[in-house]
Amino acid sequence: MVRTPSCDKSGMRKGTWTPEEDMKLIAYVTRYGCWNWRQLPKFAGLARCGKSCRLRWMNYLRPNIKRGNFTQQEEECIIRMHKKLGNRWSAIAVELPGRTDNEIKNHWHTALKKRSQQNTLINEETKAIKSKNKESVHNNGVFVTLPATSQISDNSSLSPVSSTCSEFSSITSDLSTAASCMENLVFEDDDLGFLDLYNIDPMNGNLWTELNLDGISFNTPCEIVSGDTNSTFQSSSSSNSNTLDSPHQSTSESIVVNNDFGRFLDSYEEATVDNFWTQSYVADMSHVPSELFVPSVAESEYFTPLYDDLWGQTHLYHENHCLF
DNA sequence: AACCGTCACAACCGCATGCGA
DNA sequence: CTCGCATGCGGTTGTGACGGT
Repeated sequence: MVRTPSCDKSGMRKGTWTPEEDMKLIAYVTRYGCWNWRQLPKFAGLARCGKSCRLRWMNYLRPNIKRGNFTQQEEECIIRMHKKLGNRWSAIAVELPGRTDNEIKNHWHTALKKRSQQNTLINEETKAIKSKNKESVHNNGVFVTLPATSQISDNSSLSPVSSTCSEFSSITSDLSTAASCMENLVFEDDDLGFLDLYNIDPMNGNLWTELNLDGISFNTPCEIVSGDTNSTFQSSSSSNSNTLDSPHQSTSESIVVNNDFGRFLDSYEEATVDNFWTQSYVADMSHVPSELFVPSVAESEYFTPLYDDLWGQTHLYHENHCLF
């Protein structure tokens, strides 16, 4: 199911991500943010290209990613949106919080494409049958009004396709019903939703167990102080017994986050094995200009909340570098 | 047991787009 | 306006799992 790791000419790893690589990426991004994807792997200690890191984070490791089977409602939404938008997977993904465009795209090609085609065929047949019935009824001098959502209940003699597609009846009967149904759907989009993935699940395993967090080089912690709607997180070298210096330790790294972001990291903390978040991952940041790091409180005026992203949280940008 | 075809999906690749210099 | 860089997007590929023969 996954690719065998390999190396290309430049020494960059390709293929399947290992748990250790995942751990490094998670640890780095959750602490330092994605300030520059191209430079990130170098400082995170990853022998990957930035593009690969970004893809891995966006499609797999990012919080709030919803894993597992698509629900019928999600599938109906995808079909409906694809009919409306075409192959604009990222636009479709907006309608399905927690699902990535890649995941939707894959699911479309493996499962929904056929259904949609069959669905189209059924609709065409239904229309043809309706018009045929109307014509027939009209010829006999009797008028029957078919409800808008009427289905052909017994079409076994009409089409080998439709006769085997009872599972799509909710789709074929009335797409607008499905549409309104989706509009009323309430997706869990709070910042703790991703814990469904990360928490221990005997059936699906535990990411944090799989990540093999043992043996990580740790450094000073990234301490999070949560407020009501503001969270301050800062390097707290003085509050910990660790003696190694953080790359950011020399400056007071604290920023005020104008959202609930702290809760997100709290959630990670709850989900980790011992000492993961109380002992931060050491990445080589010696070549990163200090202005790209999480700034001090004094620098916080440089930050401008730009937009709310899929997490429903305001991210902070320092110049054009996304810190979170 | 071995082979083969199909499926699912993570990951790669190339192009498009946005933005700053 | 042009160029270069970073990122986003969609198409495609590669690989393991799995079921059938």
